[in-house]
Amino acid sequence: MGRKKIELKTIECPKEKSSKYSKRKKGLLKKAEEMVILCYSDIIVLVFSPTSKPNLFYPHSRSF
Amino acid sequence: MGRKKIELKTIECPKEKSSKYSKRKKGLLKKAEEMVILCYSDIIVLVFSPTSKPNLFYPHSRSF
DNA sequence: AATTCTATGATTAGTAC
DNA sequence: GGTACTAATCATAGAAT
Repeated sequence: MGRKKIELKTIECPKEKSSKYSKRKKGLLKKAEEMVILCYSDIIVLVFSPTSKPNLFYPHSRSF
Repeated sequence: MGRKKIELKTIECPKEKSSKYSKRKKGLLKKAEEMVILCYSDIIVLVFSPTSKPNLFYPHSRSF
């Protein structure tokens, strides 16, 4: 999706893996937020970092 | 992202909303799967349909 | 209500800072 | 660690089925 097509396999290089993780987490959460707004869907996304502490994204379009 | 740029607000037309929900759910889960593989990240995505029953996506790259 | 097609808008790989 | 650039790949809006 960028300069090159990448193979769908675990990135071994830690630096590269962190960088991709960070960018893709941002992208994933943006998509989730868009769905919440556009489709009035409730979504919960839990993303556990491969290297550090977990990140929680917990939006809701209506109260529980 | 398609033929036209769309405004980020709740889609009122039920037909249109279902169509977008279905497509975007698929896209969101694909992104999550890619992250699981590429970044060795554990991800849980819960998507609650605005109109029907909930959908669960629960992949994991290592055992809990 | 889910799927296909495809033009076009969105994401991101590689790089640099 | 994080952001910024941008070429190239990817996702999807609208329409049709």
